[in-house]
Amino acid sequence: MEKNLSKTYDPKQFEKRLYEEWEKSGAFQGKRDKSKTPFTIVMPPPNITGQLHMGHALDHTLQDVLTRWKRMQGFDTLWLPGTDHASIATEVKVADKIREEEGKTKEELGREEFLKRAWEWKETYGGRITEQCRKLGDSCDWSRERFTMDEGCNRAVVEFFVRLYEKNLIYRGNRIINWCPSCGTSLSDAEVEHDDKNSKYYYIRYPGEDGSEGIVVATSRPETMFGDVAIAVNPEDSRYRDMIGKKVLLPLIGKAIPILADPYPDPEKGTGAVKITPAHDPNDFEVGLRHNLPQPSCINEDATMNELAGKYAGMDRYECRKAWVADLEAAGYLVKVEDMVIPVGECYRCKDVVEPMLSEQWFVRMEELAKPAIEAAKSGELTHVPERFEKIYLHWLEEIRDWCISRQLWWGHRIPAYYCDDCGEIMVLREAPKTCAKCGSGNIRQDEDVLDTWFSSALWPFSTMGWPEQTPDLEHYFPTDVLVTGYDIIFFWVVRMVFSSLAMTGKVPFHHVYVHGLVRDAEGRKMSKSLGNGIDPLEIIDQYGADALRFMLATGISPGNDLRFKMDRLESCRNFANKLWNASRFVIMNLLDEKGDFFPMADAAEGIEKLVLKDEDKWILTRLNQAVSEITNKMEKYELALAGQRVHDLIWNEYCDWYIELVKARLYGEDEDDKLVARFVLVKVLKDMLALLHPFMPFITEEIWGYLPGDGGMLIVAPWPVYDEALNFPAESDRMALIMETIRSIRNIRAEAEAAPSKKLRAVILSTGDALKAIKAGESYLKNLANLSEVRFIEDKGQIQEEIMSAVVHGAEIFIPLDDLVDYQAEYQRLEKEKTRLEAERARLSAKLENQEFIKKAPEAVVAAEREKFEKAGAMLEKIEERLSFVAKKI
RNA sequence: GGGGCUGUAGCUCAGGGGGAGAGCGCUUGACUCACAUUCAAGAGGUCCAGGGUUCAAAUCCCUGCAGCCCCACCA
Repeated sequence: MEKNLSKTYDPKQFEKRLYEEWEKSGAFQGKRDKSKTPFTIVMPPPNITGQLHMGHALDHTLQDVLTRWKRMQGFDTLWLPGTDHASIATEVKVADKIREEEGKTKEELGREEFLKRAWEWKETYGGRITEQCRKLGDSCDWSRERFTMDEGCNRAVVEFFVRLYEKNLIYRGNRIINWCPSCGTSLSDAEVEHDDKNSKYYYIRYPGEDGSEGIVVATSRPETMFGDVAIAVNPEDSRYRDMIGKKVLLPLIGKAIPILADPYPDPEKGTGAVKITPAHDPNDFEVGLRHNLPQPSCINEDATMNELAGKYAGMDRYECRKAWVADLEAAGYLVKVEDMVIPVGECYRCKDVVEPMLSEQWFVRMEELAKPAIEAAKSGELTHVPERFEKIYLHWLEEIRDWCISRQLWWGHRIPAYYCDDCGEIMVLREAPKTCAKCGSGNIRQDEDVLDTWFSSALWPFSTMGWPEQTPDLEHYFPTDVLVTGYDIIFFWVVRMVFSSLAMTGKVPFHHVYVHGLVRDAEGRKMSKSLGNGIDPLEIIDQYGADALRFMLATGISPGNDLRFKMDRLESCRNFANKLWNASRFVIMNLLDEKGDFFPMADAAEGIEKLVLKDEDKWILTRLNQAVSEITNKMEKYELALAGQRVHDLIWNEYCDWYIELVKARLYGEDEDDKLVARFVLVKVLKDMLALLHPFMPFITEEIWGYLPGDGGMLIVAPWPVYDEALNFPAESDRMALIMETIRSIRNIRAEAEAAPSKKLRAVILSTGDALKAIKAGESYLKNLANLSEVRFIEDKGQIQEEIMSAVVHGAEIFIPLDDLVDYQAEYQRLEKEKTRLEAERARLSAKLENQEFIKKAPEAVVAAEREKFEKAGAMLEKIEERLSFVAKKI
C-alpha cells in the first residue's frame, strides 16, 4: 500500500470500501452494553415506494452526525433502520405497474395475486433504499433492520388494535369520512390537503310546497342536492321565522323537504338558509342527527352519481353539476351565480378532490389518548427543537378529532375484526377465531379492510424493539433519545407515536424531537416529481462524494428552517474536503523518512508537557482546545450546523492557513529534536480535528486516519476530543496573535503599495516592552510569511529616516521603506482614512465611558473591555497623527 | 377564520443586548516546494419601517409593510 494519500482527492476510491469495512466490523451494532449509557435513534422508515431523495439525505445526515458523535463519546449507540410499507402509496404504484405491464386492474388480478406482486415490489425497492443509505454513510445497525409489515410489527399492530378496542378506544361507526374516489378508499383528516380553488356559489330557489316563493339557498356543490333532506335556518333569523315548519320542493325533482330551525346556519353567510345533505357534509350530518333525518347518498364511491340523481345517474359528479345547473337555469330556479374562492380538500397522494361521504369505518377515539400526549410536552418530558414546534404539536392534539383508521385497500395490515355471518357478532381478536363466540357458527369472515399506514408507524419506536414482549432491547434502548424528522410529518407521525407509546408502554417514545425543514431547489421551490426539479442525492454523491453532500446539508441548515440546495455551496464543501486531503498529505509527507517509515514520534501518552513547545505549537493547541469546547457545546444544543462550521474554520483558517505555514520552516530546518516536536503537534492536532469532523464527514476522515501513525480504524478507536487544561496557553497564544496581526499588516502595506509579492522588503518595527519581546521572538515568522529580507527593531522614532509606509498594531508600529515605490499622496489619504475611523471609534467609546449610567449598571468586565479599547484607540491615533505630519512634509 | 416563519453584503444565508459574519460572486496580485478544488490583499451593509423596554437594541416587546408556510367541517 502507498504510504501517503493519493495526489488528488477522489472519494470514489474509498467510500464504498470503507463502508463495507465498517459494516463488517460490527461497530454500528448496538451492543446492549449495560455499563454504558445508551443513545438511541429510530430511523423514520423511508417508504418502499421509491428512491431516497434529498429530504432523506438531510434527515439521515443529521441522525448520523448525532449517532457517530455519541458513539465517539462512549455511548452505547443504536440507530435502528427500517422501511415502511406505505400502504396507499405503494398500492397505487403497484397497481400502476400491473396496469402498464399486464393491462389488468388490481380487481382483475385479485387480492392474493396482487399482494404477491406488492411483496415482490417490496423486495426490489426496499433493498434499493437500504443500499442508498449505505452510500450516504448511515452508521445504522443493519442487524436490527425492520419493516412495518414484518412478523414482529404485525404482531404489535394487532396487539395495539385489540388493546385499544378492549378499552373502548377503537370503535366502528357510520360517519362522514373523507373519500378519495381515485384511490377508492377513506382517508384520515391528516391525509387531506386543503387548497384554495376558484369556484362558484350557486343561488338556487327551492319553491314552496304551497306554491309560494319558497327559499333561496347558496351552495358550491349543487350536485349533492339529490341527497337533500331539509333546509335549515337559524331560529334567530327574522327573514325566515315564518317559514319554519313549512315545506319546500327540491326544484325539478319535486320532492318535499321541511324547513327546520337549527343553530347551525349563520345568518351572515350566503342567504342564511342552508340545504341539509347529511350523507355528504359533516355539518349537515350533525344537523341530520339532531333532527332525526334520513341520510340518503347520491354519489357513488367512484364519484359518479347514483340512481337518486335520476337522469343524471352514472354521470361524473362534475359533469352532473354542469348539466344540473344548466337545467335549473333553463327552468328558472337558478337565481344567480357568484365567483368564489373555496378551499377544496384533496387526497395527499393522488390530489383528486376528496368527497365527504357517509361510510362505515373504524375509528380511534382520540380525546382520552391525546391528554397524556399533551401533558408530556407541557411537563417537559418531551421537548421540541426548536421549541416553536411544540406549539404546532399541541395545537394539533388539542383540536384533534377521531382518527379514521380503516382503508379500503389490500396492501397493509388487515383489520383484526371478524364478523359472524349468521348472528352478526363482531369479534376483535389476536387470532382468527374458528367459530363465532356468540352463536357458535363457523361462518366467520375477517374484515376486508386494512389499516391506515400510520397506524403501524405510530408503534415504530417500540414495535421495532420487540414490543409487546419486554425484550432486552426494549429494556435497554427504550425510550429512545431523539427523533429526527421534518416538520411536514409532525401530525402524521410524531403526534401518533407519542400517544400510542404513552398508551401502550406508559413512556414517551423519545425525549427530544429534532425538527428540520425541507430541502428546496435553488429557486426555493419544493422539490417534486411533477416539477421535475428534484436533485438525486446519489448523482451528487457520485460527482462530489458523500462527505461533501453531508457537510453541505449539515452545515447549510438552521434549526427548523428550509434549505436551498445550491450547487456552489456543494462545491465549496467538496473544496473543503480537498483542502483537508491535501493538508493531510502534507503532514504525512513530513512524517515519513526516505524508506517510507514513520519517523520516531513523541508519544502523547508520554506527556506532552515534556516536549519543548514553540509559541505556534502552543497557539494551535490552545485554539484546538477552544474549538473542542465550543463544538461540543453546539452539538449538545443540537446546533449541528454551527458545530460543523466551527470545525471547518479550525481546519482551514487556523490549521492550514496559519499553523502549517508557521511550522514549515522548522520542518525544513536542521534542528532534529525540534522537528519531532513539530511533527508531533502537527499530527496531534490533525487527529483531533479529524475526530471533530468525523460525524460530518466520516469517509474522508477515516481514510486519512488510516495513513496516520497509530493502530485501529477511526470508527473504532477515535474518541471525541475533550478540553485539556494542560494544553491551554493563553499568554503564548496572545503573542502569536500579535505576530499574525503584524504579518497581516505588512502584507497589507505591500498590497497597498503594489509591491511585487516576490520583492523582499525591509521592515522597521518600533516597539517596547512585552510587545517588542513577542515580536522579536517571532522574527523568523515575519521574514517567512511576510517575505522580508531584514527586520530592524527600534525603540525610538528618532531612528527612522526614510521609511514611509506604516501600520499600527497593538503595541507596535511598523515602517517599511519602499524606496520610490510609494505615492505619498495616497499614503496620506490612507492615513487620513484610518485616522477618521479611529477618531469615530474613540468618540463613541468616550461617550459611553462618560455615561455614569453605563459605568454604574453595565457589568464590570464590559466596562473594563470598553476602557481598554478606548485606550488602545487613543494610542494608535497618536501614532497615526505623527505619521501624518511626517508624510505631509514629504508632499 | 386561527397559528407560525422570514426580512442582515450583489446572491444564498448564519449569528444575535455591549456598533456586523460565512460561502459564492466581484476587484487586485501570485502556478510560493500539500492544495489554482489554491494563496494573499481588498471593495461592499441605516442588520425592512416606526414606536417601546434598557446605561446600551441589528438583537427583546408592540405596530406596520413585504414574502412564505401550516391549520380550519369548505352551506
